[in-house]
Amino acid sequence: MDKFFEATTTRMAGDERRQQLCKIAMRLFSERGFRGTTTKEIANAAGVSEAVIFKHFSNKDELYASILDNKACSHPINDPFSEIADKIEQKDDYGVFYNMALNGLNHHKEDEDFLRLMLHSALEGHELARVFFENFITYIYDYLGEYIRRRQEDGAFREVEPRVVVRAFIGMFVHHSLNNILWDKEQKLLKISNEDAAHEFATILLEGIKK
Amino acid sequence: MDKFFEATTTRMAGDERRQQLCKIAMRLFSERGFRGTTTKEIANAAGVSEAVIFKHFSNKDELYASILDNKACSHPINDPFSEIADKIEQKDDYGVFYNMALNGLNHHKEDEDFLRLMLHSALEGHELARVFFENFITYIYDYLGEYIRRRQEDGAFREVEPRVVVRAFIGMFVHHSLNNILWDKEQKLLKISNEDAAHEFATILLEGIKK
DNA sequence: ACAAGGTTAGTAAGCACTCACTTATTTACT
DNA sequence: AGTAAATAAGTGAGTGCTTACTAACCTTGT
Repeated sequence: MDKFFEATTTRMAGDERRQQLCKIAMRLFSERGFRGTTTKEIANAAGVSEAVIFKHFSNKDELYASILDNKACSHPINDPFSEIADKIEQKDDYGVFYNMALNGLNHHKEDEDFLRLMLHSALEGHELARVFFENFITYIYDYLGEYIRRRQEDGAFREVEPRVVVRAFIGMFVHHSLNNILWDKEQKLLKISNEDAAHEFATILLEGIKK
Repeated sequence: MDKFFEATTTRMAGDERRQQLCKIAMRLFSERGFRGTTTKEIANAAGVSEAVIFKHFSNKDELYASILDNKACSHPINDPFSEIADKIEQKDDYGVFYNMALNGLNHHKEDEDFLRLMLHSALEGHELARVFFENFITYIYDYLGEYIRRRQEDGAFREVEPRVVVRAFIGMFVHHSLNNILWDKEQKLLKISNEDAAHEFATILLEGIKK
């Protein structure tokens, strides 16, 4: 399939090639890590010579860093709450937690490479993971934590530190995704649809914190 | 601190050196991954020349593999249920789940390197993670899943697929550990003792599945 | 004395990266 | 429209450095 490009179009527009290299690099980095992936492998997968990489990126680090930029354009890292704004407004607790889990699970499934890359990045202590964490995770804790606090005020939930609840809930579905991606790809331990998983996780959590 | 060995004891017994190299290799592999760690770095950290490594291990892969063997001897990967056998017998649900979470969290904290190594290994698709998964994780799902099923029969828990409950619960505390180790080392998002975390997680889960 | 523990000085292969060069596509001019 | 100059895309053959790993030799405790 990579040969397709090679055979039919020997030449590609600059931006197109740049994006292709980013995408391929993300996949390979996510599989073998930054240091475990060679520039030659990336070039081969793209069906070009190694030198092309260095025409587009001044070095391997820059290629790594530009994955996030490329990512931010092609699949914007969405605000996960914009999709459930109405549920939040209506204080539909089940709707909020169910959809949050389902969106997360679906997103992880579609974007397995990105999730793996973030893990590699976090383990290697690369900036990529730090940026993602500060822009995204912090926001989720603030926002969902605040929702839980308000519902406690309403008397709907019992008194627990909201952030512990957020941690517990995110833990359920993130860990479920990690299991499916890392350790149990064939889902021998537990085979369940994202919808069913989201339902069970949301139910356990809500029963667990209701007054 | 590594210089200590170098300065005071120029020579070490074979087994001692072997174990030292395993320990250092585990730490470095856990920080930078297998391919990201050089044999020279390991040798330097141990205060010996690189050649010593190859006196003890025929190659880098064998050093990697022998970490698990070494691990199994020094800190046996305990049966996590032997410590809570009495709680299980007495059907002390809170005791079972609280202690399970607490043991897990404490273990992760003590053995951060090992956890990181398992993640690296899983991401790189190395056998190390597969062996660990099949020996340990499968057992936990079987055992804890069976406990939940029995308590459902007793009428103590509502009817949910037991393995989903195991997934949700393990998710809470494993994800909490991963947060503390990978993304939020300074615990800016959530600072909580292992005891308090175990208590909250166990409570949320039990309230979430009780009849 | 001598074996176990350690070293020094390599080797071949692999790495990120460069350079001089060729080939394809636009652009500009008649 | 036809063509030549300018520019953009891609290549092959390197560079110097690092890597895992080896072989021949030294050193120390008993």
